[in-house]
Amino acid sequence: MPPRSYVSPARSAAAAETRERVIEAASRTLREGESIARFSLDTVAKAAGVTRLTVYNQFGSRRGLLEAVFDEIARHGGLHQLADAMTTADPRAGLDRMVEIFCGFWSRDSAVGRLHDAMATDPEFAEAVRERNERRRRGVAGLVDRIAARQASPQARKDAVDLIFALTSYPTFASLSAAGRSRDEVCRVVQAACHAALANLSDPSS
Amino acid sequence: MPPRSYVSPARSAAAAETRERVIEAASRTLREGESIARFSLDTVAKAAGVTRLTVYNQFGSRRGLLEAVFDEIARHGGLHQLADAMTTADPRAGLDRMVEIFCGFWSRDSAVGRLHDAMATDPEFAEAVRERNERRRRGVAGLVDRIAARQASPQARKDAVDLIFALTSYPTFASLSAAGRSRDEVCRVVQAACHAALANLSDPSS
DNA sequence: AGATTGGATATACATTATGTATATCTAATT
DNA sequence: AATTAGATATACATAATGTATATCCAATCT
Repeated sequence: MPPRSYVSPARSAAAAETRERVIEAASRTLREGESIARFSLDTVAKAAGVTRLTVYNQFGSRRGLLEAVFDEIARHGGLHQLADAMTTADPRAGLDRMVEIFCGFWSRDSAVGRLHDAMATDPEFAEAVRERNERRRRGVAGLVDRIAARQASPQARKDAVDLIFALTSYPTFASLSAAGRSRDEVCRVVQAACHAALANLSDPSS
Repeated sequence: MPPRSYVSPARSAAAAETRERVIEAASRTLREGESIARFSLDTVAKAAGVTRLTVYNQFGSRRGLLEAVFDEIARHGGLHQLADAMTTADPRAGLDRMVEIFCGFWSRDSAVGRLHDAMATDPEFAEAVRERNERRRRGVAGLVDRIAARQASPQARKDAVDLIFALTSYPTFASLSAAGRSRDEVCRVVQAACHAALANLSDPSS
């Protein structure tokens, strides 16, 4: 007797809905909690009105849930605008725009900060986030290449790319924010630092 | 019958020695472990050849142990050279020296990276580390003030201080290191970025 | 020398998390 | 009406932090 499996529109729709509800509850818990330490699947399940086992059914593990939350935030975080920034005629303007987009991304949902905290305790989750960040690095590299053309050594270009990558990272954003700046003020400071990094590119005086 | 308490040189010396041994075992465990997730008091106690309860006797809690390890690393990390850097005649040279000192500090013992990871799960430990970092911020502020004198607005100076503070932080060092740089190469990149931040100070063109 | 004390140990227990296993329930499909 | 997917209920294994209590031993005090 072969198992007669089937796909059910209603079932999978309902499952997708509970999935959404769990993700929503998880990001809310991350947002409202003081620390990632308090983030337990028990709390999330209760907040979502489901059982802890349902969370495991949907996401497999704590890590799976965190990745799903990260992807959900990324989906609604305005990162789709990056394509525009990358193809801007003036690559310097494109970089400014990129900084703006990422400042918006890091500040939009405070759960991203907690997700970065989760990287500390879960190496595989950290790796997953790092892979997603590589997109940013490639974006920076593309713009720097367009800006620098061949008027700078490969090493100088790599320095600029890695420095700008660090400047547009979440830790830098968090550090500048903690010093009492609004999103726009942080954006301005980071943009200026990126300009300086590009200036050093053509004039590596020191 | 009043309790006749006493102080014992031999006893406290032995206690101090076990304390040292536990701290050593803890930093070794942090250094060798892949992630802070694996760092348990059980492991440390075994590595030190004592009982887990002894760790609690000496440090009170996991957090207490982590703070003790951090302070121990700071003591042997070369930060005492900061006083020299601060009082260097040329404040720009002093800042270069400061960057050098911190690159040395962040790279000397890989346990510091794990300790920064621990900040994510223990808010009070994070606060303790942040307080210790404030010394770095004050150092930067002092040097920037000497460099800028009154040729720049307070806001521009604050921007420079906060940016240099972020540039000399552990996350920035780790990011640039992960891109495949030696300690000295990271140092060079960070120094150049700091120079640029100072240049923006007197010429806030963008 | 004998009583006492500080530090380490032994053992036990409470609590909280993650993750797995098994059986059951219910509503959607065949 | 039988079956199936997704959710639940219950139970269990494991590991970690932290607390409580009693004991042991060597260093001190009288």
